[in-house]
Parts: sequence; structure tokens; C-alpha cells
Amino acid sequence: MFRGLNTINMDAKGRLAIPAKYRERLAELCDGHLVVTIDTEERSLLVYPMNEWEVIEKQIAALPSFDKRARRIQRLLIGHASDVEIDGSGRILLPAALREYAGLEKETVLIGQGKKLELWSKDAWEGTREEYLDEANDESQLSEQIMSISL
Amino acid sequence: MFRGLNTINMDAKGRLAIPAKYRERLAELCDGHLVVTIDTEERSLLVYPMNEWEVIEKQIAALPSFDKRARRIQRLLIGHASDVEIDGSGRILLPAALREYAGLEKETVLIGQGKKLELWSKDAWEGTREEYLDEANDESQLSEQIMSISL
DNA sequence: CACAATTTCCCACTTTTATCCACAATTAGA
DNA sequence: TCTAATTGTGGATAAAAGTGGGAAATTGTG
Repeated sequence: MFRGLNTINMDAKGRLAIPAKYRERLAELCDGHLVVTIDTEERSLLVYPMNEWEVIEKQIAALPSFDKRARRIQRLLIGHASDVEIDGSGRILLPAALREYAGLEKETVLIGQGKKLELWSKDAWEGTREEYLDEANDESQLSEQIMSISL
Repeated sequence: MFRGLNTINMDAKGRLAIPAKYRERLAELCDGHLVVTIDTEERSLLVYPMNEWEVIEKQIAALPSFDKRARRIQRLLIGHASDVEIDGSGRILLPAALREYAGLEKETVLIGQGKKLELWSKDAWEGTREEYLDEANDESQLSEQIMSISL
């Protein structure tokens, strides 16, 4: 499971150093071969090890193609999915289109989310996080399922 | 079960000495491998032995990922969860982002809470404790379940 | 086909992190 | 109360990771 939050500076060429603690696992899992796509709910990016992505892609591709919403999801997710390799210095190069979508400039935040990672611009993340915290304290908004977890 | 309250000075590098009385147990339970994340209700941190954390993480990860509220909780809890190891001198290094979240500077309070520990800045803890005491004396705020406990 | 622009690869430098060690403070025992 | 053992604290140093930039290779274009 990927977990935890890492702030990473993207350089002028759009290169992003993957935290060293993740590299070994990524090398094992997928030989450093990742897929980056957009998160359709937030202005952020999703980063999958190739093996995990393939599972997701199959599910998306299997959606009924006569369903308009399904086709939209397919266009968005598969359409933006970019193959990306970890280079000799542990960095990936993010396609300009994806950088733009997520508003990435220099300061970014890479967040472990179980089987995948999420990538945010630092500013966007900090703003969004405050909203989340407010909502997490509003019990009326939480489902029973969530309330039942005893931390 | 962890119980009791310990005041600990964090050093300039963000290192925190785990009370000696906990060390042996933590070595047995999880080989000194801990996970620290944020408490979403208070500006404090939760410290879990790895084995306990894994139980929690599974429950959180199992929430339906198409539910926005669930995804927010996942982002907050799993996203801030940091692996941390007890070093040769019995200390852990707290990631800067978590220190910031809980407003930890130097004086901190580590509080035993059953299967986990909570970490507060001393000032924040003392303020919050007073609030709790006031509320606990206001019987109208207590649920039947709480009232029924015979101390 | 030549040239420009972009991308990829590689190397060197800087910064950060981890590990180790030494000493101070505290506690427990005699 | 003194001594010994354990715990707390700070810092030095070696290793690793992060960062930037230049040259070579590739691609696109006139």
C-alpha cells in the first residue's frame, strides 16, 4: 500500500523525482513503468503502477459503449492516460497536457492512496484539504459506513 | 493497552524519544515500525503500531471509491499516514508536514489511547483538555450510553 | 536534405537524511 | 548518599537523494 504525503519540486523541464522510498517497490511491481491520468473529480492526477492500471483499464473498457456517460468516462480516463518511465535518476517526465490540467507549476504534492498515487499542485492540495477537514467534522455529512470505523 | 500521558521534548530535527516503557512492547508488536497520521477532528496526530494500522487501513480502503465523502476520508487518513521507524536511540523522526499540521514545536504530549497513541502540542492539549472538562460536566451533552458507564 | 526544436540521457554538484557516537540527566539500587 | 545503569539530548560525519544543466540523439519542419 502506498501511503503518506510527499512534497516534490517539479523542475523547469517538467521532471518529478519519485520519493526514494517508493522506487524499489515500483521497480519490483512494474519495472518503473507507470501510467498517469487525470482525476475526473478533482484537478489532480492519478499515478498507477502499470500492473494496477491494466486492471482499471480493463474495467473501463468493459463498460457498455452505448452508454453516453460510460463513453465520456472512457474518453477522459483512457484518453488522458500517459505511459511514463522512471529514468536513471528516479524521475518521471510529466506530459505538458497533464501538468496543465492539474495546474502543476513547481511545488507539487504526491499522495499515497493504496494501490495508486495522487499528484496535486501544492496550493490546490492545501486549499482542498481544508475543505475536507471542515466536512469531516460535520457528522451529518458522513455515512454510517464511515462512522462505524473505529480509529 | 497504551495508557497515560507523557510530555516529550521534540528536538530541532523533529525527533521524538518514545517513552522507554513503551519501547519493548512496540518492538514485540511491530518491530518498532509505526504509522503516524492526522486526527481529522483535532489538530493532533495518531500513532499506530503497524499491525494495528493495517487493520484500520483495510477498512478505510474498502470504502466505496465512487462515494465522494469516502474518498475524502481516504485522502486525509491514508494520504497523511507516514511510515516511521524507532531508531537506535528509541526515537522517531516526524515528517515536517505532520509536525506542521499538529503545530508541534518543542513541547509535546504523547497520550496512550488503547491500541494507539495520540500526539499533541503541549499548548494545544492543555487548551483542549479544558474544553473537554467543561463539556463533560454538561450532562445535557452526554449520550445515554456514556451516562450508563459506572465509574 | 538541412536545420531547428524537442526530447532523452548522463554527469556533477548541492542538499538532505540516516547513522553513529558522546555526553548529560535522570532514575534505581545499594 | 553515592554509584551504576538507563534514558534523554545534541551534534558530527558519511551516505543517499534531490537538483540543475549540458550534450547527444531524435523528431519535426521548411
